[in-house]
Amino acid sequence: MPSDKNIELTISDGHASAPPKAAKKILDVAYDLFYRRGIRAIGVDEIVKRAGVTKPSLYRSFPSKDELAASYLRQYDLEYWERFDEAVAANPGDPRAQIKAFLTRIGKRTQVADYRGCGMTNAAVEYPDHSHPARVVSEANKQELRRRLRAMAAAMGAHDPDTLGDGLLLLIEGAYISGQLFGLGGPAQSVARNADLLIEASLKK
Amino acid sequence: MPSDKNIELTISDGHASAPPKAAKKILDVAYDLFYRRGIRAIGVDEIVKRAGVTKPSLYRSFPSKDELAASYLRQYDLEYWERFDEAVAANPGDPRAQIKAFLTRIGKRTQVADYRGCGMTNAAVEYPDHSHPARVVSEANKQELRRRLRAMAAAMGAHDPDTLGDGLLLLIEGAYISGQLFGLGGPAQSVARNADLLIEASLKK
DNA sequence: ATGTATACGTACCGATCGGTAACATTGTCA
DNA sequence: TGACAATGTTACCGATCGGTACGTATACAT
Repeated sequence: MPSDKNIELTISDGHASAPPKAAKKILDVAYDLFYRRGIRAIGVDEIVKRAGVTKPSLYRSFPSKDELAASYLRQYDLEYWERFDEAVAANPGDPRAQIKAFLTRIGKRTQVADYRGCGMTNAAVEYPDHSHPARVVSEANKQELRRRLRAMAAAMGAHDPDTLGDGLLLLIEGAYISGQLFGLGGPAQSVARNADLLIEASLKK
Repeated sequence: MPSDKNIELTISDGHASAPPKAAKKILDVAYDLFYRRGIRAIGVDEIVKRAGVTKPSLYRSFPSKDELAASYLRQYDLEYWERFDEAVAANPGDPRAQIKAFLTRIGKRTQVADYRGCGMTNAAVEYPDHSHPARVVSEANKQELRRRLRAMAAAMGAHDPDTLGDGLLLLIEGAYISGQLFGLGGPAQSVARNADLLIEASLKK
């Protein structure tokens, strides 16, 4: 079983000088480059160069570039739900406020120069093939997002929770994309306002 | 001046047998491959092979692959506004119905297997660099879309036309993306319904 | 028939792509 | 000290990338 080729990000144990694993440096650099400039646009040579390691090191920790891309997205997934759960935890028992907090945060993130949208969404655009390792991770992330949004719409007491949940997802994806298409002052800055209008119109009267 | 390297799609003049220009065949094939599988994913070799021409023929009609990609998007732009104007012309003087018709059409198009979203949006994701020839075309298309949607929101008598116009753009972009992320039965099928809810909630009372 | 211009094909370029073989060096722990 | 695992080094692979030098074929006008 080749399970020792998986990546475990062991946290520094504080004990003496634990040599920072090559795998972590590689994944960190790949994360940054893949997200900012796209997966197809980045070659493995640039990754190892910027990480200060060599190519064999990369292929000892990751079976292929495609799997490295999938690992990047798995890391992205973790941080994504961290941010999501922060917005949820900040507004306990109030799904409408939770959504508003999450979307306000997205709206703000889109209003910076060179905003690059959602790494999951971008990866799916880069790899139309549903069997690509990176796309598998991306699709699972989006399915989970849809599930949560529909559940929250139901908890809000929406007249048609699935439609509202899907509507919120459309607004979110639209914000990711238009955030990187238009620069500052683009449509994405209004995502929270529009979502709230849509929610208001979707609640049981 | 190298203006003779531009592309003019001369329509068959009906006069005798006008040899179907190589440039047209190349652009047709490139259009299909770039849209379905992505620009970065397709090499010029595959384009010329499928078009039944040779590489020098491509580079006689197009100065570079990047410019061929831009030409593909210019063609896409033409057809995009044709579809848009059809929805407008079908509902004269009724911007709300025009939007609804356009979004219903988008919603339907998303509900086919292997739907690939909007070629403009996808190109912008593939090329984050704002100076890339393909991205320039893409951004201009989106700016025009935003302009039209805001104008239509104003014509509907929206309380805040810019916000509603931008909200509609977010829903549209969300439909393009989620249409290719989720297969059949995805959130994009509800884009027209959600747009109508948003419009209803945004009109002056 | 011959000149001229345009369209096309063969063959090739250097660079980069993702990926690997074989071996040397290092640090850790027993 | 010895053993082991991780990383480094150098050099390489075949394939594909975007792009081009250069010769050839065809059409038309004179």
